[in-house]
Amino acid sequence: MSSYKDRIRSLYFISQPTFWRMVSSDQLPKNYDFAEVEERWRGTWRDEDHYFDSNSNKPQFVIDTPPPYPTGNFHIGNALNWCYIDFLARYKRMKGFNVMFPQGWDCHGLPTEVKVEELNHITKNDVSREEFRKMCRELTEKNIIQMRLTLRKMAFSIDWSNEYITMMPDYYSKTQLSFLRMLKTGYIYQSEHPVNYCTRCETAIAFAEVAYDERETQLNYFDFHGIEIATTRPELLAACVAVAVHPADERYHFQKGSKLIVPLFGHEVPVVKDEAVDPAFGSGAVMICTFGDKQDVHWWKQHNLGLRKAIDRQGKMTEIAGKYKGMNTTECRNAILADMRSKNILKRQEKLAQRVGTCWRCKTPIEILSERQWFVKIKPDEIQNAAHQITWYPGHMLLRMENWVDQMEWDWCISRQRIFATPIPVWFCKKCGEMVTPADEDLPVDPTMVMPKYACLKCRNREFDGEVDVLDTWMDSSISVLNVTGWDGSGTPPYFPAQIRPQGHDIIRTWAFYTILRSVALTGSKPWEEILINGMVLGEDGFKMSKSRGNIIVPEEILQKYGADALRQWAAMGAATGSDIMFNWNDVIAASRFQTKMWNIARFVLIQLKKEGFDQNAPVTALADRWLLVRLSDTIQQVSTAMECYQFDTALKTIREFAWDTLADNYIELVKGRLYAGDTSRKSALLVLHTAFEAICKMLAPFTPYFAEECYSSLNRDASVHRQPWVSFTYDDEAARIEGNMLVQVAAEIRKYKHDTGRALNAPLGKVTIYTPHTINDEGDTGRTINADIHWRTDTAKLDRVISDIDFNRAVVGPVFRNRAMAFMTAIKALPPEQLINPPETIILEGSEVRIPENSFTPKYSYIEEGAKVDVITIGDVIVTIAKSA
RNA sequence: GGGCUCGUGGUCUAGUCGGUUAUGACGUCGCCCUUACACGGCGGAGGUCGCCGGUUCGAAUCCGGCCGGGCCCA
Repeated sequence: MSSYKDRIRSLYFISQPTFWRMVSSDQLPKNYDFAEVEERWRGTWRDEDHYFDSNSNKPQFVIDTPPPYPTGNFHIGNALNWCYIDFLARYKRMKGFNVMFPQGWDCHGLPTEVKVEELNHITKNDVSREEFRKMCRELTEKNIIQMRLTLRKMAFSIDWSNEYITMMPDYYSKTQLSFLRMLKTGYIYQSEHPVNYCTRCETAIAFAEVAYDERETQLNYFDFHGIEIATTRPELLAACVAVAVHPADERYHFQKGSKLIVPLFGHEVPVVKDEAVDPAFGSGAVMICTFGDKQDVHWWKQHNLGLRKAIDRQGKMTEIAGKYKGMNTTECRNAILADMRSKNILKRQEKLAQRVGTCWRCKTPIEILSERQWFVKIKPDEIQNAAHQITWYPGHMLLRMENWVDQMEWDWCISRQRIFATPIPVWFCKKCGEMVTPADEDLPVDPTMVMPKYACLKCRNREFDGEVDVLDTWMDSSISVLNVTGWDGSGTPPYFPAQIRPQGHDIIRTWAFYTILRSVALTGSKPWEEILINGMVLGEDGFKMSKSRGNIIVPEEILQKYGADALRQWAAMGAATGSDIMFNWNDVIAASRFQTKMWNIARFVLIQLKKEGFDQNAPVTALADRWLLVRLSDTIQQVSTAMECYQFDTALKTIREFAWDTLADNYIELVKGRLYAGDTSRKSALLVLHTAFEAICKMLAPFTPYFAEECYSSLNRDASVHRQPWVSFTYDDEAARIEGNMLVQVAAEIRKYKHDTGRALNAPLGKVTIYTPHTINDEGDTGRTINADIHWRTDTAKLDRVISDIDFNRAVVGPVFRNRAMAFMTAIKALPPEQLINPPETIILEGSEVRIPENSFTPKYSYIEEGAKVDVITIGDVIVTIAKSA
């Protein structure tokens, strides 16, 4: 079933290569080969062009970029984030800023430790701390190398001279220095305090690392010395330190100082009254244990209760659990329930849906243990204050920060009982316990490997225990901004604060929060002037990408199929800045089609320019030419405005519309006849084509760096678009805007007329007369584009016209007449035709005389043909008559 | 339970400090290979802008309530 179309197409493709070689040696290739182009430019561009210049007197634009975790795979969420960063870095460079786009790597942490254990079939305790660290470092280095390749393919204009790696000595010595500074100023302290603890990872974790999981559990009712208690955690009975009831609960009449005996264990605990007890839950009496949950900690503090540690760091029952000692919590729970049953004190059990805090990494339910840990003081007012001095994009993301800060209850626990992390740089005197810290110039130190250079200041002893705890990785990454702005521990760094922080909304409560906290603590100032939040990337099915759903898309796959520029366009256009964005192959395909279209525009422009170069000073005379310059000027304004407030979707959309609709479909269609014909005004069109095309290249440069470079270099052989200033072209010609719009509309209406009357678009049309209010000089464009014999006239068409309807300008009528607007419109409609054409000054409305506001309505005409000899099209006040062919 | 956010043709999406005919893409249907492009051009069909109520001359847009999704937190 080979149709005519198919046959033509196959012929076309067979003949194409030969045809090509013959005529096109100095022309652009017919197809845009993204793979070839992207690889070629990648090999040509130099890293030095993106270096931050510390000697420059341009205004600085320092970007506090997110250091990714070096997993080895740069995922699509990273890609979105980095695209935003690169759009603004490239834009700001073109705008004349001295831009710093550093690349960091946030190396430390549990995932790498776990991976190393897995790969080497060991556990961290099988080798020395130093050996284990080395294995982690080597794996991380390998992963970084891998990820750098993807970053380069995506054409991110990274300043590689400002790369930082948090596990390297020059970085983590800064982390240690920042620790010592905050220790000195009292922001950091050591204390025994309840902390979230993962017994599988054997480390304390911060609230930000606690995830919540929906689980089903048993609510157990048992007899507690005569009163009924409901608990989900009977294994904590040994840790029971009080029983609490609501003060207004009629069921319980305890005197002040009443005590109860804990079943099975026999220790005595007080009864306390507290408003926070929910009388409707369970039996209305609740046991307080150290610690079942956050509420227990609350009560424990408030009522000054004793401490009973029943669970140790490995999640095993301790000494005070008596015969249950050494069991894990589940074994203990079962054993205690069995014992309760046999003693007949277990009354009943109910199923209960519960949200349980888990370790974000391994999903093990967290325990709250009281431990000696290191903490950073959280001062909510300071943080709120700094957060409010930062401009948030989009604005509502500030609320997330406010809410998070408002509900902070505990200080930030920064110590971890792990290995691959920044060591806490302190020692303790073996004799008197005094804490000793290293001198600044001795950093970095690993206190488990080296000893202080001095004797204990207090007791002159020379033997010390090095701190074995290490720092939370957020302690590393929360000074990223201090690092890139040149902090050396002494006051405010030279480039501080940074201009912008780009990051995802998922880490507002961690990275953004901790960074603000640390900047305020160490410099007294906000860390950045602006923060730009990007959304999460969802799978094509609208769900979060996950292995189990099988909806993961990796950037490498897109790069390979459609190239970096198409992926970057998807990132810009997929959604408004800050919104979550669904991955969509269609958008990537549409992006690559846009490149094809632009490529063909480039070929057209080049072919025309090659015929006879263009004259930079040619007078722009023809209406279509002036019109395009007006539209270009508008486009540049709109795109620039969008870029200034990081609305990348609006910016790229505006560029695409201008290139595709305005330039290709309207303008080129109008002027190609003039270009082919070689009219005198050909030079005018060439100059306009050149101007518009060059401007599009520049505007596309931040979004599609490879493609823009390829196009631009076809115009200017030895120049890079990435070293050009941003477009600043303006052109003001109101008459050209209005008349040009009319011209385009007339051409469109005539095309539609041909379509409706069953003609081919290039079919000749005979005599067409266009009646306009003003004289139009279109240099013959309209006639050629629609293939007709066009006559422009300014006199009145000899047609019978009748008013068919009235267009009201509601923006005028509404405010003037308010609730009488409807009555006004009815009254106008009732006027006789001659008064609609020449309206009176006033009209009678509900008995009173009112002025008719200017521009409040326009009559709509329809025309009666003169002896059926012409077809008539009306466009506003323009009338087009088309002679009917015999 | 609280906070934030979203709900627009089959799908995704723009517009959201009120104003005439609601944007674009993909898909779909029809016509057309015209010296840049069929990876194209032109045209069409397809929407009670989640539901209900209110404010207003006028509501996708503002207000209230409800329903449903997502994120964050208890």
